[in-house]
Amino acid sequence: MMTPQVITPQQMQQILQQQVLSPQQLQVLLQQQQALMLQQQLQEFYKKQQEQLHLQLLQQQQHAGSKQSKEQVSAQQLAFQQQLLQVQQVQQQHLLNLQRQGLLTIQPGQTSLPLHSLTQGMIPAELQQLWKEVTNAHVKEEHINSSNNGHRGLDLSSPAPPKNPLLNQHVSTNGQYMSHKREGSTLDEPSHHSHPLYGHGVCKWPGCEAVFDDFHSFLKHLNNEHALDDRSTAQCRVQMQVVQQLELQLAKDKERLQAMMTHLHVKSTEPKATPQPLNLVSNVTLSKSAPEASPPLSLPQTPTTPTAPLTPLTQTHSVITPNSLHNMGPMRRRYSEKYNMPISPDLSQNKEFYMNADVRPPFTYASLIRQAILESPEKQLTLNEIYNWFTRMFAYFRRNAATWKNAVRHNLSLHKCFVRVENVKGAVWTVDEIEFQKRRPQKISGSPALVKNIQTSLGYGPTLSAAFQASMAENNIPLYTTASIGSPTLNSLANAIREEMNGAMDHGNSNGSDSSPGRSPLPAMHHISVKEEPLDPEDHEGPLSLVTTANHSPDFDHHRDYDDDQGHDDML
DNA sequence: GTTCATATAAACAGAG
DNA sequence: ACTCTGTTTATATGAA
Repeated sequence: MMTPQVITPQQMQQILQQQVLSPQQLQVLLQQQQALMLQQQLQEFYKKQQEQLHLQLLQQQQHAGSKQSKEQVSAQQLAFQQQLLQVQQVQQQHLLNLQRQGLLTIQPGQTSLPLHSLTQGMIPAELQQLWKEVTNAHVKEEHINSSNNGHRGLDLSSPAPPKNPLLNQHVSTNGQYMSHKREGSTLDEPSHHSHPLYGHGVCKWPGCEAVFDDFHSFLKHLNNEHALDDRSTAQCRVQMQVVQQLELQLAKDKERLQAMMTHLHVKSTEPKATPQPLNLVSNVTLSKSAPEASPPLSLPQTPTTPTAPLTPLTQTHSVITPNSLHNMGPMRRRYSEKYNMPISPDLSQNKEFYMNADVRPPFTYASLIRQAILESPEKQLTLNEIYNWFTRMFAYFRRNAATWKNAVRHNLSLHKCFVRVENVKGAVWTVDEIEFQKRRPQKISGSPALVKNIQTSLGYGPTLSAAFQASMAENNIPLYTTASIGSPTLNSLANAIREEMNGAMDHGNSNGSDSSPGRSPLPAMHHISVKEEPLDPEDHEGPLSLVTTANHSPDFDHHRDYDDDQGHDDML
């Protein structure tokens, strides 16, 4: 099969200027070129992506048999497919828009093309050849009624079947190739009643849209209305620009995708400097260690993206680069109580992440304190032990000690759910589960609006998003990767979707974790929280793990804890 | 606009 | 005198 060739803009110019082709030919050529380029680019693009994906897949599979990595791969695949789709959509839209625009804005007189210079040029052999190649490519083309060159053979070849469904879709939506076959045609030549500029009984000339009952009327119309004149030529030029624009756009998107892939690849192969938060309830990766997983606790649930609490769409920062924005004060952050969900699954799954990443956990102080206490063997901790738990479990709390410690004390005193008990060796704090449960009437469910917004902003349609969600759900893909994946858009989308999913399952799994063992088994109703805030003000993700990593041993010494914490209580 | 829950800051007091 | 612990008040913010 012949490979379609795309002629360069220069060639096109030449053709135009030399007037080597009839107007009809030009028109057809243009359309074909446009479609060809798109298709070629897409094919190429798709192929490349596929190859790279495959490569990545292989590499990752080698590295990790872990479920996590597989999920990552799936997520990446999805992301890339999204990207592909997006590119295609952009192309389509762009094309349409520009066509319209070009038609409307470009007046014959405005064109800079030296029309007058178009003399009846001779037909250079190469051009003829070129023309032949181009037309042969795929387009099933009708004999162009042009009398000039009896190129009847143009349409001989049948369109090369697009290998990629996506491409197919694209092409068909463009309406360039798939012109509906009119019933009337008895000839086996597909070319007979199809024309790149004719589809659905409508003239596809940019901005025309004239309707015809039969193909011949259309041809007549084409010859009359879209003959070679200033206007048509200008439109041709516009079309060329359209194509160029699309190329540009494609190049940009390619670049972006490339960057994404590069980024991901690097991360994926890296050891795991910064564990990413997982939060699908299903996979309990970190639960290995005994203690923390033990008591099914409930903390305010998080949206799932522990790392980067969802941010209001408008300012989605990937968790990683937040600081710059608000560097001022201490952490004036506050996660609203929406995180009223069992955090323990989340926490246990993302334990490592929180231990190493300087990210504020999306839980309230009260929830964290409760978690700390319930994790202890005796369900009671001294203030200092609570402090230690904070510093041990969260890199975030290795800074600004005065601030958060004050908050902890404040919370202990303020909430009735925390009960101080005098002990032989001093006072310890315990949790009154009943009280704790009492104080959480708030509930929030996923925010469809959020998702919607995101989709809109991304230009994804509902369908796509639905599909995306479906696949995510199906694959149980953790997209939160905020920390590692670069694309904010994807992240936000993913986050939103995840949130939504959480919302859906919300009550379903809500407790599981909460009925805390020791105390009062209350039916805990947790709620889903929705978004979170960016990071902290002063966080520089720089120093991820100061001390902690050292004691990552699965079994924590619950009492022993860290005394050294003071060490890191840094400045302030 | 009000209420509620939370975060943060800070003053204060008692104990060691 | 100092630090830790604990309580309380005030203010800000966000969500319901």
